[in-house]
Amino acid sequence: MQCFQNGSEIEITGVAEFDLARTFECGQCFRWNADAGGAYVGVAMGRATRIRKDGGSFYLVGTLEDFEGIWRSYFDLDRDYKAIRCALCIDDYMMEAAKYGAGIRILRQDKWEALCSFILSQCNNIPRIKQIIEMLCRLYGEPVEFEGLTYYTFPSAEKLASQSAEDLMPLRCGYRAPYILEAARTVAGGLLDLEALSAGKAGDALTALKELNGIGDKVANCVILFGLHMLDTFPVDTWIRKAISENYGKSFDPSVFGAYAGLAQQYIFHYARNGKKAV
DNA sequence: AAACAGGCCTAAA
DNA sequence: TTTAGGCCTGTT
Repeated sequence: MQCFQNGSEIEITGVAEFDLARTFECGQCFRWNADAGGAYVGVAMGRATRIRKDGGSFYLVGTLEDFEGIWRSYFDLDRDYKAIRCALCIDDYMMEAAKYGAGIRILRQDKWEALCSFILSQCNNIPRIKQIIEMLCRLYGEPVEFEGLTYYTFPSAEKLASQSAEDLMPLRCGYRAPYILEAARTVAGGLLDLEALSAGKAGDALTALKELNGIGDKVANCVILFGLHMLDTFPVDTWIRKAISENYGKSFDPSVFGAYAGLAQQYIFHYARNGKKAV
């Protein structure tokens, strides 16, 4: 991979296995949106940016400093996804799913944002999750100007912790409101240290996260995979449960996918939702 | 109109 | 240890 300033953009060359649409729309993140030209505009890590692909290069709006300090890690650009994808093709079904999802990368998202977002995701569809999160950011995030428009960062746990249940009414997020308030107050108060969890074991993180009201196995594992970036974690939701039972039966152990079970999960999820049905 | 959405919690077998 | 119902809200 090589990168260099090219006008207002950073041009990135030599990156394989990076499909913008699949990566942003496979359900792991909620704040990236396609424009008419196929570029994606998003807000993450306190920054707004645009990324597009043209020819063999990617072009990201921003400084070289931000690219090296934030985006290179955020897009997980130093990992060999092609090799991982090939290793995950352990049978016919996985060959189909991985082929269909080739180019998905697991983003290294902000931990608190992942925690809050996946609490809001429960029993909700993606358009509404995105709508709720945008409202949350507009109300309590910090404004950032980008290309003449105002965007809003994801609010800090501290900022959210100082709100009341009534303050969250405009979100229309229903019974999830007290869940995100409790999470915000626990994180802001230092009782849940997401940085420390990311340095420990996934099992310990699971236990700690599930102590919060409104967080069960599914949400906790999504936080561990997408927020703590522990790529061997395999969240099981209704889509995954259905796909697994149809293709592998009841006694299935995701550890067969090894250290990158989380990427296998994304391939299966994306394929089950958008691709064909079971073989 | 009733059922369902990328769950979770509680109560009851 | 497993199962059923309820939960906010919005869409089909």
